[in-house]
Amino acid sequence: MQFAVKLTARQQQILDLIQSAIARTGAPPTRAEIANELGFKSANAAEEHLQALARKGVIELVSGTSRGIRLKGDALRSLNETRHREGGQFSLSLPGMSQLALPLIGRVAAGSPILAQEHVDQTYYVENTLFQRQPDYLLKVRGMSMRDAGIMDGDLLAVQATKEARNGQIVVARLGDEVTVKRLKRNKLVIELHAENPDYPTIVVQPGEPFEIEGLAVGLIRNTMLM
Amino acid sequence: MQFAVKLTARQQQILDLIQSAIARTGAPPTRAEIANELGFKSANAAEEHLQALARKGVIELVSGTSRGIRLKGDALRSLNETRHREGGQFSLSLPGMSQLALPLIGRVAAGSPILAQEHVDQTYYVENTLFQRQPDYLLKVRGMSMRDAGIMDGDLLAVQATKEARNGQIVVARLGDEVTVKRLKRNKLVIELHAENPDYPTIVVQPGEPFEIEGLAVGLIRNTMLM
DNA sequence: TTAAAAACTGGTTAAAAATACAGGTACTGG
DNA sequence: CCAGTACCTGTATTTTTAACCAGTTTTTAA
Repeated sequence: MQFAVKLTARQQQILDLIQSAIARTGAPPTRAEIANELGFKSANAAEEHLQALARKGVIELVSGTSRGIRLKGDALRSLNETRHREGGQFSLSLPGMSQLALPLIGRVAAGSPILAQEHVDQTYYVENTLFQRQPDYLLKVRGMSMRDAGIMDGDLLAVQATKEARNGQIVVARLGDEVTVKRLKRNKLVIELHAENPDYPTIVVQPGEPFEIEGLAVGLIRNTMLM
Repeated sequence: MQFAVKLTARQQQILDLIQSAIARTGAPPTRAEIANELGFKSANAAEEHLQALARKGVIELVSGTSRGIRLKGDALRSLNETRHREGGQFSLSLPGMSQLALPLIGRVAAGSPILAQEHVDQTYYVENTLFQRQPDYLLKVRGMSMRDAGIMDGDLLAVQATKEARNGQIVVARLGDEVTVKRLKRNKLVIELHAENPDYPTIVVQPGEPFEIEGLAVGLIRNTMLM
């Protein structure tokens, strides 16, 4: 029987981060990357955590090499389990794996969450580096309200499920029961959703009205070009 | 596997080395390490091999990151098989996907064939059922001449390399040295190439003029939507 | 047979990354 | 209460690394 090495909560967090970085990118993180992900202002904080983990025998530090972090024993084993487990249905994140499973969302029923199972028509596999930010699903666009932004009826909008969006970005928004794709403009408290087609009105959301950003448009796929 | 990407013996050797480095150390090698292991006196030799592998879509190079080499497609799969054989417990089974290797063509130099090696920036893998007809390459669109068809500057047009196109379809055409994307209209002997933007003129090809259909637009990918 | 591509040498430069040092705060076991 | 440890900022320095440029030789394919 081995020693159950006791890690502090923070150290466990660091270890998890290393494992997830390897699973995601195929290589261990740098000190700066760790610091960045956990919000440290100094890479030295990461360095000290790594040394603590090394002292406890969970990892090994290869001196003088970039990304020279090696998982040892249990930590390595649990990485492989993670790999196995995450190979499930939706986001398939394997070591350096460049494939992304994107469920195609057809019509969103009023009131129900976008990623509800019943909305999924099928799943496409694309490379995760295809888009600048990693999308979570494809949304089939209805109507021509974003025509002048080059988003046409039937296009598949690659959407990252996030509530964070900057001014001027194209978002998937929910207004009460309705889900819509528009360009976001924010002025202090007033939120405007602009169509990119003069035939469609701009929606002004007053404070207090039911409104939520469901996702950010990160890309687009058109598979209906033939006539 | 559908697409057997053809590697030179040396390139295969480099790829093997990358795989073995990952299996051994847990991280991809640096240029210097590759050069060292293979006896190159300059790291640049390794760099060039890596770029060749990236162009062929076997790996992906993450710019500005140390050890930023990611295996793609088959290369990754065979690494995992290795892991499986060596490590025991870890097995990887992906949903039976047929992947398509699509070279991304950036700028086409005047007079040279589209699929010339020097035009290939990188290779993306997508599912072959994503588009209705199977594309052969992605062409990066320049300019706004097809704006009203929803094809914007910077978009990646999925093109099937064929000379067969029906009236009204969007084609990649070559007029002498120039390669252009337009909508095809044929009237008896006169061929017209219509821009989808009133600011751009329609090109009328007289019989005898140098003209060729290089391919048919079967789909579109936009990966630059964020601001 | 000739031009292009592959496969290198050799060097440079800027950025990325490791790592050390000098602090500071908060908690924890004795 | 006090030392030790965990946890962090901030700065600095050196090494590692990516990435570019200018060449040369060999191989390959029109």
